Amino acid sequence: MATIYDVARRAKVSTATVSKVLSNTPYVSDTTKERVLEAVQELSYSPRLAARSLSGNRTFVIGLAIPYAPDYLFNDPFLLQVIRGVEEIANERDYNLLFSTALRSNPQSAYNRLLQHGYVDGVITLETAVGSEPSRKLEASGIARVTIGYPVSLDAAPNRLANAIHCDDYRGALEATQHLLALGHRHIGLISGPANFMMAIDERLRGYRDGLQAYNSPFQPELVAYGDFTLESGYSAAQKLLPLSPTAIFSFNDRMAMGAMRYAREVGLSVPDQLSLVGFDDVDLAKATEPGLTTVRQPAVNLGQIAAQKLLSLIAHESEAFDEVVLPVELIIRGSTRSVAS
Amino acid sequence: MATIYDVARRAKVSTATVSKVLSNTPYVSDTTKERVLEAVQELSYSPRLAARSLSGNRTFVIGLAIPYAPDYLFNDPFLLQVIRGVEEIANERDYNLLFSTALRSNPQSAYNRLLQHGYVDGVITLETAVGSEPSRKLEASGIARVTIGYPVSLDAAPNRLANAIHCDDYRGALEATQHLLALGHRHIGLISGPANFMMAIDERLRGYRDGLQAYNSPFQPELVAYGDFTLESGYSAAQKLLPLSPTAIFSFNDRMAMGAMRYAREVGLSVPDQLSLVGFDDVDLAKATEPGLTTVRQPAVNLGQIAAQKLLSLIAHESEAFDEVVLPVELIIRGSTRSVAS
DNA sequence: CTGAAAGCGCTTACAG
DNA sequence: CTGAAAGCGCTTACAG
Repeated sequence: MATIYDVARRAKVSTATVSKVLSNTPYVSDTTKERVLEAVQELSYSPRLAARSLSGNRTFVIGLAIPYAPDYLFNDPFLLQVIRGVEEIANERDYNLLFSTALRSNPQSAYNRLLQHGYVDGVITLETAVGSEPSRKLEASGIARVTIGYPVSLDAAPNRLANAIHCDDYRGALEATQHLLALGHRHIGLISGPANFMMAIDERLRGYRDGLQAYNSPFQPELVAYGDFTLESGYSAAQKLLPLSPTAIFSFNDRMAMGAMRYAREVGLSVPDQLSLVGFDDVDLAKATEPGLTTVRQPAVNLGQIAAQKLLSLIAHESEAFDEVVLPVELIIRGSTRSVAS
Repeated sequence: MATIYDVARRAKVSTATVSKVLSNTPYVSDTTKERVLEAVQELSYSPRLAARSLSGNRTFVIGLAIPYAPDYLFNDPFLLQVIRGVEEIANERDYNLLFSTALRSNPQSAYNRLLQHGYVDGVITLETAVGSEPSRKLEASGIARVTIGYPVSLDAAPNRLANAIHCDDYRGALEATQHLLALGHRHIGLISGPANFMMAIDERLRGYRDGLQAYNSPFQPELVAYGDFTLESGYSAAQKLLPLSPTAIFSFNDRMAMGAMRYAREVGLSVPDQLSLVGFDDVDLAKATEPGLTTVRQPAVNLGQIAAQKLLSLIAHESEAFDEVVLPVELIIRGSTRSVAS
């Protein structure tokens, strides 16, 4: 593989000049520029990024730190669409994505491995469990960072800007709940995500409660079941909830809603005639079930795209740090909800 | 961030010694080793990979070159499970994955971008379209490489070993076809992938034809429709095939089979009573449809794992280049197939 | 067993 | 506008 020396020799200039031409520095005469570019062509030269990186320049790599184990990640359609958005932007801008998932036993390992490399221009992180502080090291490293999730207050740096991007979980849950209430439902079961896991879950819970309150409908803790976002956990949650005879169930993601739908069907409950069902995310399959799933659409791809765009402009110093960006959600009404049987 | 000089100073040794300790070279006295390790701890030092890379050592990064655009990739459950397998192994061995997808207009871009970096210990590629030679540059670079797919004969290096890993597509298609034939079906529609796209498709076609032949059932070209592996294309293919009154359809992946199932249902054909359906892959959802989908299971995760393992041992010079590894497939019989209505 | 020195391939002040 | 030289942080013969 050709090096910058080969190019310099061929173009009869110094390596410094080659470097300048390649980085588009002004003040290089057109004729030498031309000669250099020609040599670059002929040798099909491209600079080794490791060398660039070492001498303090960009690496054209952004890290993606994912505090989940691969088997979890690759079965979560929502997260995958977020990552797709990131990859789309990276791809367009000729950046590569350095992927770092976590060991099952240690969510933080995703961050640590990435940092060790010291080889990325910036990092996109997914928010980790409430209360943990994965980014302390990251913060200390001073590397550009954007989080997909909610701002976390860091003891170490209470005033720093979080660069956080997330959807309007509160409003999504509020609207979903009010949709059911407007249909006359008063016994609304809830399938939540793990307690104390992520801010998004807390926000959705808040939306659910505020929705009930707006209709003067009491919050009933026994109507809340906790899943882990898998279809199976939605199935189990439905097993717990249905004996309490809710007329509707609101689930914090679509997969769990589908699990609940399956269980309902197995015990002979018709959706939506005897049970209304609302999900969250609007994954691809939500419109493929029978009936289609009413759900709160999150702009997943867009979330990833915006995170990547923000990160790239932070890296390029084209924009300033920010605290948070909130993306709107949208209630998508399909066949799985209907007014309560009278 | 601490450098090797900081560590050397603190441990009162040379940087050479630090380097040796860190790379586990023998012939370092236990006491200095201990002192160095201590300093490493105290400074929480980790070597910058860019520097390592430059001085000719490992980068602990493997490249994953995917000749598809992100929107395609992230909607293909089979490919995602393959990648999951790769990531699992990488993760375990403390390797990172450098992701490179293609621009829509140019599948090769995935390879080129990766190569430019010159920053990976090895590359895993997905087989590209039959006839194209994406790996010429890669081959020239001499970098370790494993392909998920079939060996492609390279004009440039006709005798090189391909390091290719794939499933036994021929046998899978053969068994699927014979399963239908054994159930009495004689009009078996086929939903293929794009023609001249990948060896796997050719092999499955061969399996289908040989299956028919074994039952003295003629191959009828008009019963073959071509899709692009999306559910929608399976739906369209069924639109074309059903007017020809096949009693069964064999689809080259599960998503297209599900599309066909949807169309069949829309036109009032019951599966499996009036139409038997067989897929390929056994994605997660194949068991979730109603009825469950009979399909040819490919060990997707395993495919990725083995590719990663092979690559890592090639990198470590623990094993030799190979031509191909073929993984067995398994016919999974569920509710979507039944003997032909008499 | 340990260390001085060269080298990996770039970029960036700095001088001209 | 151009180039000589130092430096980025490591590793690896080589000498001791």
